[in-house]
Amino acid sequence: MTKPRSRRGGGRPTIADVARKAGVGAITVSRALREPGRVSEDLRRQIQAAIDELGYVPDPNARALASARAEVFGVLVPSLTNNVFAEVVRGIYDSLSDSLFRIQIGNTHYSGLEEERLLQVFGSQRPAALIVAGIDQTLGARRLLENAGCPVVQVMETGPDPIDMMVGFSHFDGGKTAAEHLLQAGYRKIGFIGARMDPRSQRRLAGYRAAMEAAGVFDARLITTTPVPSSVSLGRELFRDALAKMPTLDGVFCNNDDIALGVLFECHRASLDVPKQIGIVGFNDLDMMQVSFPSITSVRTHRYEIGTRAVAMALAAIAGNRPDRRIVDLGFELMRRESTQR
Amino acid sequence: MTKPRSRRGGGRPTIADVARKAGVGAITVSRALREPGRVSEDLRRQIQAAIDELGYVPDPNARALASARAEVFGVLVPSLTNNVFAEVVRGIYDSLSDSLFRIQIGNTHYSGLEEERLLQVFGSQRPAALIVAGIDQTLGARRLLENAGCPVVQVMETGPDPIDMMVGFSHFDGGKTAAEHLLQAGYRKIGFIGARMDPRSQRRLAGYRAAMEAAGVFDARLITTTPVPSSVSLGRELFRDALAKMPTLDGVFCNNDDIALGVLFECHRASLDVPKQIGIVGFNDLDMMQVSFPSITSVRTHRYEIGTRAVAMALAAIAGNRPDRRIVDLGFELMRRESTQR
DNA sequence: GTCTCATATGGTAGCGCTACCATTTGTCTG
DNA sequence: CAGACAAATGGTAGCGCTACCATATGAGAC
Repeated sequence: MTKPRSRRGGGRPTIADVARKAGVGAITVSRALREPGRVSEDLRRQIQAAIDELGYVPDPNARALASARAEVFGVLVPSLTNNVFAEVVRGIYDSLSDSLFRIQIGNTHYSGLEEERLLQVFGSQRPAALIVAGIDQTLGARRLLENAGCPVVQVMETGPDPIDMMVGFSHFDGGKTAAEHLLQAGYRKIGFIGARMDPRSQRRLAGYRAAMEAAGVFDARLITTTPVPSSVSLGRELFRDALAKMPTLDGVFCNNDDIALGVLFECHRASLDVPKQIGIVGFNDLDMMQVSFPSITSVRTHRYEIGTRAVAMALAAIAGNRPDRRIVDLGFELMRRESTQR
Repeated sequence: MTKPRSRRGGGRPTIADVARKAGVGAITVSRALREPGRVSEDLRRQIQAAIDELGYVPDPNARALASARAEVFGVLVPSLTNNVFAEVVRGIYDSLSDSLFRIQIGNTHYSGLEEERLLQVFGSQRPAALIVAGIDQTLGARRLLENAGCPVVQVMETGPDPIDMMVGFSHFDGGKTAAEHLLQAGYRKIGFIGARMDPRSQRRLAGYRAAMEAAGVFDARLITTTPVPSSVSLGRELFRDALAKMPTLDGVFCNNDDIALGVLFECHRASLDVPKQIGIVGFNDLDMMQVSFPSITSVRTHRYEIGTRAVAMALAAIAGNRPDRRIVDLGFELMRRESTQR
């Protein structure tokens, strides 16, 4: 003789069931769950017993509706398969796994319009915080973020004008450092090879250019780029193009490590000695860079940490104590390896 | 003189505002949004105009609460950075990007307990569908999935006893095919190198073993595995271990492509000729396999398609027409390349 | 012309939870 | 010992939406 359940809910226990069983008011159960400090030890125990017995799990939808705030972190990244963003997202997940917060990821496909659309969708949920990749939001996206009514963290890059908070590093400096390293190692005809060429890649290119110009060796024909998404095989092709255009090339700074690996393989295939004939520098320092033969010099970035720091800053802001440093520059590290050891 | 807004909601327009402006009942607006066919052309236009003017966006939380069903796909994968799962997830996102459904990803970290916990959390939202990686759920997880009250798709693998629906392929057959290929190519002392050794890797190993035993060349010392997470550098180390244990090794079937790449690099470093002295086969066929020097034979799997098919099946089930084939085997394809061309 | 019946629309009553505002009790002050 | 005040608990009224049922309207059957 089970008591008839209301037509909807599907028979799961509600906060009222718990309250009845524990002999308290519903609001006290709610408080025991959210602010245990404000409920006496005794009641807390009783309530917990009732919860365990009934197998009660709070309904996040009802909670969000009543409190006008969902326990959701919205995360917007341009790609799900690019290891770089996957690492950031992993950092976010790991930092949030013990908390009540859920995570909702949006894939912008490197499109500002898509980012705006997703922001609209995410905003309708009243998320607890938003984490977005990059600093080149469209005006519309920027406005949506400013009016989101929750902490916002821009990640991957630092820049002069944060919407709210920022965690990242300077891609310009990264590119500059890479090019300077090649110059110091004695390379002169140093090419830039870049795929996708999203804003961050553009700034790496700008850094490369600044270093090359400072050394008086810049030449526009050294640059080979494409908007096509990056891949190892594309790296190989672009390097062949670059060589065809400029046969005296003696080094390359690659947009990222996939491209660098493609270049390395093509060097093997064409019997070009690395690092003697060609120096190679990658970007991001994926695990494989240190294992390849020869190992590849790369600019190490702190992707996982970007994710964890972004969450830490957002959580602090939610808790009411906004960090005094709104922009966190995590820097990068040039990993010198065999591929530039002439 | 704006009319005072209720203390909560934050001033965003609600369905009631739209209804008032359009001069219809709230329920008609609701219907116009969800079942446009049931509302006359005229009203639909009026309502759309009101929506546009007010900038109304439905509140998914309220919707979920009222309908006891959230427009959310729950997705559980063991890793976010492993390219294999990232591809599946990308397929899921792309298939769902035009729909109203949101996606919530959970990272189980290859732990059954964590999977159960996440299932509990996800279930509390009453998701529209659940997609989970693998077929080795714990008993508790299985029960949760059976009682989720929504379509469930197990992905990555096929097996005899689906909870609901399944999309994947046979890892046993994949491993067997790889080993048979090496045998046919003339290799005899064929090692198995595996990292992480999750259930799918175990089954690839079993397939390898079956092929080796059938050929009468199986030897337990040919197997080198570790529970440590996979990486290119780990591939290199494991290969050195394998060689130390069995110096006459003339081929390796690797758990996955990262390991295979590590093996290749170690061969370069140790001046072992691939494919003459060592044959290499990978698994998954990442882009880089076809570009490496020499290019690496690998078992191509259809990861992106697994994601899209899983969504298609779930959507069909939600719409009421469950596919008659509950188990979809997408197979795999052996990509023969230079690394096994003796 | 009456009687069905499908179509189009609306009203009411929640969904499960929490914000807001009591109310009660106990503790401390002077 | 009265008065003030903090701590602990509860009642009520929604949050924004949709399920359910009712009603109105017009088309078609005979």
